[in-house]
Amino acid sequence: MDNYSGKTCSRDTLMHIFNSLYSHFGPRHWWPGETQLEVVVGAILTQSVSWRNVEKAIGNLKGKGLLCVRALHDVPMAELEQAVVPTLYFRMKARKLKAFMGHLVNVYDASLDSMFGQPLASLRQELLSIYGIGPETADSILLYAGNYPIFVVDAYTRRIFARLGLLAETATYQEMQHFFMTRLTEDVELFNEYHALIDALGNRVCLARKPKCSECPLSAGCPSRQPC
DNA sequence: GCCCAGGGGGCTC
DNA sequence: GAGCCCCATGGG
Repeated sequence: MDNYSGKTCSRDTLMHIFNSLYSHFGPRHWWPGETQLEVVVGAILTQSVSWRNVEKAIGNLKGKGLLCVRALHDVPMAELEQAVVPTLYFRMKARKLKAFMGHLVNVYDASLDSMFGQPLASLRQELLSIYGIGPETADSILLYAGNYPIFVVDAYTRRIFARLGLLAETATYQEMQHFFMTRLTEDVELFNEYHALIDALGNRVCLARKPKCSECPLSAGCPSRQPC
């Protein structure tokens, strides 16, 4: 059973929310990365940090010619740490990038195409076994770099849908993901855009110092009538 | 100057 | 398995 706050929620309700967000924000063209590897690197670096800082770090990596699997695998740790300083916990982030690249080199001969040739369920388990890859990072990699049909949820998803009375504040990652995936049609484009739109809304109303409910495209349907 | 943050690991109980 | 602390910077 879903961990939501008792209010029924149909596919139509979720699609109505999606359409409202899409009308307001337009297509988000996610993920903001030029290559599959850039998406993977971004997914790891964006943990607990805003995208602006990730862009600085990816710029540093590009500037040093490090944005390829072999280079990231071979570069000295200290140099990698220096490049990702803007992304918070830079020593941890460098370790995580090294762990992922080590796995890619050892298991897939550095080929992301080979990795993304694996079935979704087993690849997800495999990714979760790599140091530094938790559920959200694994699913971001699978959806946005691998084009697998898996719905990515995050803290914004919980905050926004709890505010709407559709999810419990205490919903776990798995419960939130189940909530969406059992209601929505399995569709990579829809999953891609939906998460990106939740992010856009989250950035607008969850991070604002003094959020105004009237600026939220969902305000008319917000039962709490309070800022998200 | 203070507070908090889009996540994950590791430890304790 | 839940709860807590750690990582360590930058922006509001």
